[in-house]
Amino acid sequence: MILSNVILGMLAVAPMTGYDLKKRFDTTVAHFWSADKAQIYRTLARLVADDLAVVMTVRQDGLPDRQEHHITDTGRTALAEWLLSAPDPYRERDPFLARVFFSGTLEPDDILALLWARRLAAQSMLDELVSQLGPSVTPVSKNREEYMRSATLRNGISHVRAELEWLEAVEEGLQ
Amino acid sequence: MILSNVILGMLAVAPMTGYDLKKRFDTTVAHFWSADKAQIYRTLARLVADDLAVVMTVRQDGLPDRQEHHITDTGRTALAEWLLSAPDPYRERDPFLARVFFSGTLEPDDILALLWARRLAAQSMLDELVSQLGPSVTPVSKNREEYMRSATLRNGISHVRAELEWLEAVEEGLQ
DNA sequence: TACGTCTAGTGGACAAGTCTACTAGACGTA
DNA sequence: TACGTCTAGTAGACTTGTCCACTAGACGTA
Repeated sequence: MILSNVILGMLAVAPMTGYDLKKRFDTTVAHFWSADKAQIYRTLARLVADDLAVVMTVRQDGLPDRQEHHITDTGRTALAEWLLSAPDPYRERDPFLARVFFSGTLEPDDILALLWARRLAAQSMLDELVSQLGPSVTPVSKNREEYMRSATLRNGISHVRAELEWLEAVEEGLQ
Repeated sequence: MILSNVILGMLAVAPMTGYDLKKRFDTTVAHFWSADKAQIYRTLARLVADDLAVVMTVRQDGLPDRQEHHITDTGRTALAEWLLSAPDPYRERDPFLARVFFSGTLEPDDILALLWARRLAAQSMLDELVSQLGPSVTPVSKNREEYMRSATLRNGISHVRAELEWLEAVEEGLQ
């Protein structure tokens, strides 16, 4: 499962609660993965059952206890194995393309509206990715970990730009 | 559900059996959607239960009976509603980016191997998409339906090209 | 003749992902 | 004072998607 590996990857950086993880999924890794709360907690339970993580309950005053999940040595091994394992198949599922595929029977105006809505979504996604990347001039390979993390953002940006260019070409062809 | 709408879209072109649909999912629409056999048959059953399709059993000699599924008027209405409904959120789940995000702790050679494997996959995907599109010089808007269908292929091609360019840039940055 | 493939479909288990509702104290604001 | 939000987590139903096994006749090939 990919989710459990992503969680292991986060725990490898710092011990976290399910709550902490959920926040990461909604922010720093949102551009390539998402996860429901219930799913996160279930997966954490399985990591513990498989000895890939251990829980430490931390008392806090004024706040609920934290169930801190720490990665184990077995966990780190599993993470490294995943990173080096055979690549996942190059497959995509794109609900938008599904609509486009069958949109040929619609009125031309409706097709344009479909494309226009997509353009808006893509543009706002682009803005968000760019702002997440920050103004940093492609941080040099001084810090390799940060370089790879920001590479995933640049990947998203490249794809959104490709989408916008494609939209323009399709619209033009429709005229 | 998107799958049921994709199936409706196919049935709108011609009546089909689950078997026929499975072949389409493995070929013409494979670049944006896929579906398991069991899933297709289950979904067909639900379309019939919801009066979006009806079954006609066609005897054949020498071959098993065909359970031909025909779209109903209600089905056509549902399909059109879906095509015009609010756009799906722009979200992506990318297992490869998940690896890249956590790959910063690997040895440089292992990172390059990860990127290289991706490049191979992307390149062969590109070849496949290009050959599927055929040599046709972007068919004019004489046939709008065909234009929209081929647009989805061109979308895939744009994205794969963006991926290849990104890979080059990341590799270069790693040197 | 035996095996493999194509046609067409059924059945069941299971994994992954989504959604909604609930507890409960601390804190902030209208 | 009442409501909303943040913190942290639990519980359960449900939908989607994947995998594997099985039936069964027709046809082709080694």
